[in-house]
Amino acid sequence: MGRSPCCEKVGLKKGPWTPEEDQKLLAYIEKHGNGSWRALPAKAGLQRCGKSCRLRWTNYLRPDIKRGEFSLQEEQTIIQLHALLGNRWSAIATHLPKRTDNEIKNYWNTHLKKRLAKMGIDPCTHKAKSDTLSSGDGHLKSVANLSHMAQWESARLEAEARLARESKFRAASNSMILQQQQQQKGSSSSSSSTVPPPPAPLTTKASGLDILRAWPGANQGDRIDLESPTSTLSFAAAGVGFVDAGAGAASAASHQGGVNLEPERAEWRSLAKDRVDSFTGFSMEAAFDGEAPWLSEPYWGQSGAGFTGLLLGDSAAQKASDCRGDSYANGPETCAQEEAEEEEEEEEEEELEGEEESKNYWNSILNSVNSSSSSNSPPLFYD
DNA sequence: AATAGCAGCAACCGCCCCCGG
DNA sequence: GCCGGGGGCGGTTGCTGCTAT
Repeated sequence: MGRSPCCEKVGLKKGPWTPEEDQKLLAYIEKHGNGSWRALPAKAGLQRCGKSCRLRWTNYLRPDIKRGEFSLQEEQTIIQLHALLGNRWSAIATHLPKRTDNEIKNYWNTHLKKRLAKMGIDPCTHKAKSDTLSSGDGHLKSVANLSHMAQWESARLEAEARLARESKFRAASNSMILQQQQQQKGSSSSSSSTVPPPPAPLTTKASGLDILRAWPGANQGDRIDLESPTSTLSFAAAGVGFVDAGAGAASAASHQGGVNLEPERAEWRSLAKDRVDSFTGFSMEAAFDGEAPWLSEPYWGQSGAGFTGLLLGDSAAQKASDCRGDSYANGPETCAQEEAEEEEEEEEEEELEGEEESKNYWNSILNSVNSSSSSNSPPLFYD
């Protein structure tokens, strides 16, 4: 026998919710809060299954839900997190404030998945479809390493998502306390400022998710060990990463005023050479010794490059890939002719480009997760 | 104008995990 | 340690509105 249904199905209404039902549910939750979903419908006077009520609330009625078009940033985040996490929509949703897992899932299935497929990228593996046909070589080995990293990162993200939820809870508690303090102040003073009180003074310890930037045991000054059971990661509080491609390069340029990072990279490199992650088996040495060249200089500063960049409609890049240079201005026919002439050459290049794009893609994923975790998501670690 | 096909999205279903007894 | 209930999650369905023929 299977599980008993979550509620008596007989006599319960199904299908779209009416405004009246929404009103009832909202009114009840406003008054009593949510939770105890099984008992809620009866108490709220609804002929609905508790599960249905919960779904309606979490996916539609909740006041902190952002509806409507997804921004480019959100799209990018979804694609990149999906590459790391797969169809774990709730985990992805924790990195997209105000979006529900259901909405993200729908958006993926109806828009992003198709767009990826159109571009010849397997939406499951996030690899160019031709990649799956390639035989074992150095590149494949590198991809395998990255997949390993992705798995590890995935596990860690999950843990961090949990922390994020806890942090949210704490933040809520803190702001409630602040509000109370504010009210007390307000009652004792005549101040009628409309400016809301600042958020609770939570200190962000570290916000990066850079698996590459962080390596245990590296004596880098202000390092913070996360002491996570699933992670021995530590972060450079100063924010200088050794392979923080894109974001790191950008921040290095903008925040450090072009400071030469080479000594630190060298230090990292020498440290990494000695290390093989006992947990994942991922070899840093392999990553550095020419097997993962995208970790080296030419690939730095290419955040958003690769498939994701193309996917998100970088029109300049699109034009360039559709038809290069002057021929674009000369009209589609000339363009097509020249394209045909270049076809052979392009085919040869394609393989190499595919490899580079793949590398850039994964680099971009890791970077985006880093940046999104610091900009779009709630802070992950508090004091 | 009618209708078939398609896309988007809200909602349902069933499995799984967590937690308390 | 086991069991059952509650809730969460991901996959799927089906309704609705839009577009093409």
